[in-house]
Formats: sequence, C-alpha cells, structure tokens
Amino acid sequence: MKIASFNVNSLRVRLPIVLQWLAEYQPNILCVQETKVQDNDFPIEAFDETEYRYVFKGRKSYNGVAIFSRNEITNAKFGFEDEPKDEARLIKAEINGVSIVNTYIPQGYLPESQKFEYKLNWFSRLLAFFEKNFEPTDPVIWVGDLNVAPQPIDVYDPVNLSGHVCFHPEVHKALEKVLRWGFVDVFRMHCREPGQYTFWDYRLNSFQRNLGWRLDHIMVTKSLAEKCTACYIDKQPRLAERPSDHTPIIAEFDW
Amino acid sequence: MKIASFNVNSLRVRLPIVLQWLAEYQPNILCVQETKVQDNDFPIEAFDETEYRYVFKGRKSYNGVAIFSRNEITNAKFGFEDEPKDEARLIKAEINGVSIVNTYIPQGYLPESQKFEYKLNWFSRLLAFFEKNFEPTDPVIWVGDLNVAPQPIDVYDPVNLSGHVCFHPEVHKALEKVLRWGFVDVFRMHCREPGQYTFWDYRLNSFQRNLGWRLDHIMVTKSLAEKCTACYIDKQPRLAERPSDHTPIIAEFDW
DNA sequence: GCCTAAGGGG
DNA sequence: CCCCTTAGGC
Repeated sequence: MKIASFNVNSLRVRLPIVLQWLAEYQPNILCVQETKVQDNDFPIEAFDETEYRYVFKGRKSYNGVAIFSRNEITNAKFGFEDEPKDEARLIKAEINGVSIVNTYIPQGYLPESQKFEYKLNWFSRLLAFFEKNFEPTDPVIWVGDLNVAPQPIDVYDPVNLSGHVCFHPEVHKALEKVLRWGFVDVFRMHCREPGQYTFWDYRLNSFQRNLGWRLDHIMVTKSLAEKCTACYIDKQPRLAERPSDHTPIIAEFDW
Repeated sequence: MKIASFNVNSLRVRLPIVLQWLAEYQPNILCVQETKVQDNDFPIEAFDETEYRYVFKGRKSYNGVAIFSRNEITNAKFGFEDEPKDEARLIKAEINGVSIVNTYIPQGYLPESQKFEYKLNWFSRLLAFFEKNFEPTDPVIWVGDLNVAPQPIDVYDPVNLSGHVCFHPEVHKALEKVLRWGFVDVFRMHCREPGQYTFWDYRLNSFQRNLGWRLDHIMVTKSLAEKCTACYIDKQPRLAERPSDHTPIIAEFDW
C-alpha cells in the first residue's frame, strides 16, 4: 500500500511527468496540489487511459487539488463545510476503508498580511474539521502541501528563515495543535537526516544547491503509523525537462 | 549553390530546428523571416559554433530578418532608404558576387484597412528599390515571405480565398509589376503541381489537411534563372515537435 | 494555434 | 525562475 503527495505546479504542464510517475511507481493513491486547472479543462482523457480513478476540484490560475487512486474512491467532499469553503484546497475521501484528506494550505504571503491571518485560521478550521469528522483512533491520512516546514531540520537555513510564513512560530504552533489531535509525521518517524526537502524555489538555483524546504507531508493517525513501513522523498521528477518546484513524498504501509 | 528561405516564427523558439536544418541541408545561404528577436538578444553564440556567418535586424515582438551564409556577406543594408525604413523587414546584401534581397512583406490585416494600403505601397517602394539599385541584367535573388500567393494554384481554395489580403487582385497586380521588372519565380519554373504550399494556418489543423498557401518565394533575375537546376519545398521541419507555421523553400544553382 | 509582451504570484 | 492571465498579431 503506497500513498504519495505531489505539488505539481500546473497539472497540464506536468501531465507527462505525472503519467510517467504513476506508471513507474504504481502507487495506490496519489494526491496532487496546485493543479491550476478548472474542472472543465481537467485532462480526464489522459487518466482514463490508465488504471487510475480520480476526483478533483480546481479553479482558474490558482490552487486546485486532485486524488488519483487504483482503488475505488467514495464519499469525496470538497472544501470546508463552512465559508469560505476553499474547495480547490481540500478533498476528503475514503479509499479502502481509510479516510484521505488532501490539502493545499495557503502560503500566507507575508507575516504582517491578511493572508497570513487567513493561513493561521485555516489550520484552526482544519483542526475543527478533523474533530468533527473523525476520532483520533480512526485510520486517517492527511497529506499535501502544508506550506510549513515543521522543524529547524526541515529548512536549509533555520536561523535566517525564522519568521518566514512557512517557518514561523505561529505557524508551528498552529501545526502542532493539529498534530496533537492525533497525527504522526511518518517521514520523521523513519528518517532523522537533515537536508531532506520537498520544495526548492525556482530562483537562485535552489535545487542544485539544495536550498530546500520540507513543506509536503504525510501525516497519519497512530493506528496507521504503526503499519507504515517506509517514507521517502523522490527527487527524480526534479530531473525532468520541466520539473515542478516540488517533488513527491511517498509512504508505504503494510495493511 | 543552394539558397533557402524560411519564415521561422521566432528564431529563439525555432533555434534547434534552424541549427539542425543548416547542418543537414548545408545550404550556402539561408534567409529567415519573423525572427521576433531584438538585436541584443540574437543568439549569435549558437551560430558562431557553425560555419555560418550572419547579418540580422530585429525588433521586439514583430518581424525581424536575418541571412546566414557559408560565404562572406558584404555591403549588408537594412530597410528602405526612405521612411518608413522598416529595417526589420528587408536586408540587402552581396554574397559571392550575387545580390540577395531578403524581405518580410507586411501581411495587410484586412483589405479595408490602412495596413493593406501600407502593404500595397510596400510593393511599389520595393519596385523603386530594385530600379534604383540594380539592372534587370544583374544577378539578383529576391527571397522571403512575400505574403502573397501568386496564382490560383498557390492556395487551397482560390474561389473562397479570393479577396484575402494574401490572395487579392490588388496584391497580384503589385507583385506582377515587380516581377515584370525582371524576376522569375523559379519554383513555378520547375514545378506546375498544385498543392505545393509553404504556409499553413496553425488553426484548423491546416497542415494535416494541406489547407496551405504558397507565400514564401525565391525570385531571381533571368541570368540566374537559367542557372537554376532545382527548386523545392521542404516539409520536414513541419514534422518537428514545435514547427513553424511556414516551411523552407530551397533553390539550387549551377554557377 | 502559436508566437509575442506585460503584470501578478510564489 | 516558472507558472498563470490578458491582449495583440498573423
């Protein structure tokens, strides 16, 4: 049982990468973010030629989320239950008796901005969403681009980056609250190495110099964490002709 | 002695095609149009790695002409001598004792428009340019995207396209006047076949359906026409990954 | 359709 | 640096 998360930064531009990646890695589930495609323009034909089923919700230009799965996807719901729903940022679905929550959390622009307030609030609303829909003992997998590097080990320069909207005490507190509800960061459960990132800014040759951030995560409830056999980051898609600025993270489970 | 004309529709985008084409066909001279690149951004490095010399004149976004030659290029002049010079639409140069005039003639938008007036006027000014600079007995090669299909045989639907700015009685008359000064259309000297085109609109799948136009030409004075051994259109570059909407025309001479 | 540009976003 | 959008040209 393999589940992956990948911020594709335009599904249409990255379609060859995504199709090749699915064919090569054969995950059971792939959650993608930043599809940047309206539902009418979603490239369903390309995926209908694969064994993958899909659910998606997008909008013009920004955001957009999708789940691809080899097994049946049921009860797909998009966005929060209250306003603003942010449908192109959250999918909840059930696959093989496990609940999947795929999120693209707002980046937050600048700490002084309204957008940062919105981001912090988004974490609160997400916690309420988990509290309302699940018990911590349920099998729940929360994945996506969470736009937060949880620990100093998760950014290339923790001293100078402290205060950045993706590495900020307030955001760390907000994430911590959600995790404390009942999630385990399965990547850090398996790997304590520094320099393990999933995002590199397109500017500054960040990837070549490994000036990265670990922003993409696979968080699972405790019952599932016990069954997680591996979790790793795949940098291969970054070597493609037109790579995304993010790269996939994969977790494997014995169940 | 091989000379070719090719509207590249962005030299930077088509650079791989042009370099490969030069390496494969080894023409003595290649005239290109619609380089769409300012002189500061012209990719000279790429051509400095070949045996080709070059002269060019471009501007931002629109037009732009260049000549590549394996032999020395002398007395290169850009544009008309009077205003508007339209430097990014005309190069006159000498190569191997022959005069080359490479033109990208205005398309003309709509017959009712000012731009169409400008196009017709451009042909008049070009005739005056030839009269002033050459004798019909001189060896002169006039090539380029002339934005005119000379005969009914040169468009896919002569009845319905009659009146289009590139297949219009006024334009035919204007071209005819220039030809009568002393030029021979060497393509039609060698080939009377219909369906021989050099341009296909990107829209409507024109290339696949061969809904084309013969807009790119090699016109030569009589003394040279006698030495022309072949003239043909090369559709191979249209099979590239990112083809131009035009394709090269090539003439061969024994001299 | 495919090129260009300029402006917003990360 | 690479994505998006809109607008203009052909």
